[in-house]
Amino acid sequence: MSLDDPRPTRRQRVEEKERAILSAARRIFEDKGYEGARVADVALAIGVAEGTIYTYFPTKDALVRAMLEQFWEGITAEARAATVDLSDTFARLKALAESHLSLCIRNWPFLELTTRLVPGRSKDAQTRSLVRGYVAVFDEAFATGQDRGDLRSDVELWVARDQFYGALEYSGRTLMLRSDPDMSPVIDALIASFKASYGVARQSDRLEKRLARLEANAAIRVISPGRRGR
Amino acid sequence: MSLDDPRPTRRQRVEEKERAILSAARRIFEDKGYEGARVADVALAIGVAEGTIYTYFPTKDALVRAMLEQFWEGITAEARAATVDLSDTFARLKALAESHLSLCIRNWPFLELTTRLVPGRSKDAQTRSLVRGYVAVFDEAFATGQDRGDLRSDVELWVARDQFYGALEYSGRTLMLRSDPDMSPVIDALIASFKASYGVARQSDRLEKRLARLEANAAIRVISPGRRGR
DNA sequence: AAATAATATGAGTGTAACTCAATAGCCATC
DNA sequence: GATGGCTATTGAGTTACACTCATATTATTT
Repeated sequence: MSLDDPRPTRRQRVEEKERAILSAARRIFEDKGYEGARVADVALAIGVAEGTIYTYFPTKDALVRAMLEQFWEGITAEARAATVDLSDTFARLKALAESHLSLCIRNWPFLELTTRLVPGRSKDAQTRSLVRGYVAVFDEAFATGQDRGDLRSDVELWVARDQFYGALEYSGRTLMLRSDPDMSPVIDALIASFKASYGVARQSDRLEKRLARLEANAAIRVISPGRRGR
Repeated sequence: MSLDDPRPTRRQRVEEKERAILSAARRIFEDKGYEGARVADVALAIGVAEGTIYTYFPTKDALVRAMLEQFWEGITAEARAATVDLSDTFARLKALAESHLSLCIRNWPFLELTTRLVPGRSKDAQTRSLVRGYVAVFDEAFATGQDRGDLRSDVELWVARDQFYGALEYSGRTLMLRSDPDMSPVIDALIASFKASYGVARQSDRLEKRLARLEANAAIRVISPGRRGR
């Protein structure tokens, strides 16, 4: 068989059908949710028998998992693109927060499917792996910020990460229920928090030192301070 | 029928059975999760027929909802108890954070059931009502802090609330996967964030005042400031 | 005790995930 | 181009559960 044979190979045909299944599943699960979507719907949508789906994915769960893997990969690329050409640490974090919050609002059904796929403590690790690549974008931005000296080094990465994504996801859920989903108060509050508690070289620290020096100096000159204030 | 009739009234018997069902459901759903728990299990556990359950609760969902209502009521009382005898705003928020994080770790299955009960955008409002009383404890603490002047008044309550519970829930999930669930880094980071970005009478303000006093002082005594250091 | 009302029962129904024996399509070899 | 083996597809059948309902049981009133 020549390399530029126009006929698809068996492997290619299989992959083509797998893509078709996943693409149909994506539409249907987004629309109807896990319970509402039936495997038979997916089969019908691409004109194959229900059994065919099961030759590609052993269970409904596996189908959803594969679909979500694709989803998170795409989203990861989006998050990377949002941060890649920004050099300032807090600008990157802000861009990432905006990207994530808008993702939450636009793609809520997929986030819900992701958590629904985790029925218990045991499977948690599996689902984490779904989003591992995605949260790595934050991890990189944060770690880079620490290396540059923009962020405190004594902060545990996972604490900051959970604060970041936890706040955004909750806020996303709230915003979705509103008629005017204005993201800015959320973003501003989060970035301000991060600046204030994780940023280094804080103004207040520098002021504190200068002040302590001055006060020590003043103590020499002032004989009897008495009651200063009231 | 006399008031102290030892025989339970019909109403009492019904309520007693309802409690029995809910209590069995609680054990079983905590243990096996929504999918894993069967309505027949609950019936078996208290020795009634499956149909009996359905005379008390129209659907499996309604049963879980009733169970979760009880759960959140109890938890709300716990959260209130944790904060009631604390007067300092940040001490209250800290106690609440500790209470909530330990709740997440101890009762994860119930939190999961709570979110699982929300299959789509439409039902979100319903689930919010489940936890409305619970989050009101935070709202009260925060609003009181604002009234007292401990917290900035220009902060939107819901933004702070989502930041608070979002961070804690995400961290709870992370901590649960660890062998050493040490809550303190999470709590400390969160409270530090809140102090830094929502607290008023911020350190920089106080520093500003001390500086102004010193400068006023220095201006009187120092004839020729010239080069002070070196 | 009989009549009436409230509860409880469990066999039966519907639905949707999943199975598997039978079938159809593809490709290499003769 | 016929044959045989291999892979992919099919859809009727199985299973598991949530839920229903006609009937039975128990409690209350007359």
